[in-house]
Amino acid sequence: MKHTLEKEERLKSRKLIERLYNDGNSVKAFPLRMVFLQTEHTSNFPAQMGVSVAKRNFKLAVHRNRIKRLIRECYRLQKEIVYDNLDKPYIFMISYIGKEEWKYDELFLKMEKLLTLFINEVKKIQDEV
RNA sequence: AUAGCAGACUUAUCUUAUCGACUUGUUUUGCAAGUAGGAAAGUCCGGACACCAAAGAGUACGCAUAGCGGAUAACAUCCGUCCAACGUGAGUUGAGGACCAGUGCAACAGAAAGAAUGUACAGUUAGGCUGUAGUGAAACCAGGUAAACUCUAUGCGGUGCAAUGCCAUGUAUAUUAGAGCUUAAGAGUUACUCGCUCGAUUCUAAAGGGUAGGCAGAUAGAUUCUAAGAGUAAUUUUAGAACUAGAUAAAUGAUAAGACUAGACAGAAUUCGGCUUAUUAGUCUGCUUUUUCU
Repeated sequence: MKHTLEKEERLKSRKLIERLYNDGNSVKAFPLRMVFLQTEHTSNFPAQMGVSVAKRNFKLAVHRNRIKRLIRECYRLQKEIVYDNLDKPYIFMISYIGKEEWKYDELFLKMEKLLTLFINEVKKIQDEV
């Protein structure tokens, strides 16, 4: 699998984002938090993702940009965890809830944990249904 | 040489490898090219541009600016110059229009700083008036103060690209236009005057509203550099040359290794000229003080 992250794979629609925050469930692996929702979206990929960093925790735009780039990079290199295990289309948003910047290696491991948690959660919900 | 003053300029880590993002071009899932700032920041001034008769006209109020002259699209910016204060000096700073329009205010001293008339002495006919002394920067037809009200001169409508225009999708009446009927007093804006706008119901016609879906606006411009001319200068005229970040839940990156003087402040969002603030490493020019030598 190619580790790309194109426009189609990113969450763009304001309407979908609004629905996501209203109806979505969430999983946590500090300093990351994911809100997800099973729904149709605008592309053929298994999932669309977005990234957010609160202005409250990082006042400077430079720091927010840096963290968003790190998160995107971690997701890009591990997205097969998600893509290989989903039957239905999902959208999700990954937020950074820490107050300080983490190193890349540590963040990479946390991302792996977060994505695994997400997959387990999805399977659990499907089993219940 | 030392201490200092003023001004100008450069830089804003680099190289290689792997994996990616956005735009454009090829053309096909590849390839090529380009891809943050000097402050992109604060949003403090001034414009361009767009829309809004609830936008206009006059008065009042309010706000801003304030020696003089000039530059500019414009400015609270910039240049020149006078004056004042500070500094040995180079220079720095300036809330530097007007108290013969009115009102107010004034430490200490002093009887009193203006609805006052004291004390002592002298002059004069008593009352009273006049003069002198004493305090103070200033003692009555006087002066100071406008970072006091005020006056003068000049300028000022509002909202900001989520402006605005077009297309698509699409549901139901909250929209618009015209006509008929009833009412003509009232309401709205900016304090007032003028102006302007506004009702309920019926019928007819049209396509609005919402969804922030797409395209345009939106990246070449009061641009930068060089030369010559004008000007003390800011700046300007002419000629030549150069320059494409353009995203929109928002690209311009991540990791590894190496190098050096060991990398600061910090991320475009319609756009331009300034100001202010943050900050890395350095270079150059002019000048001043003190000391030494010729």
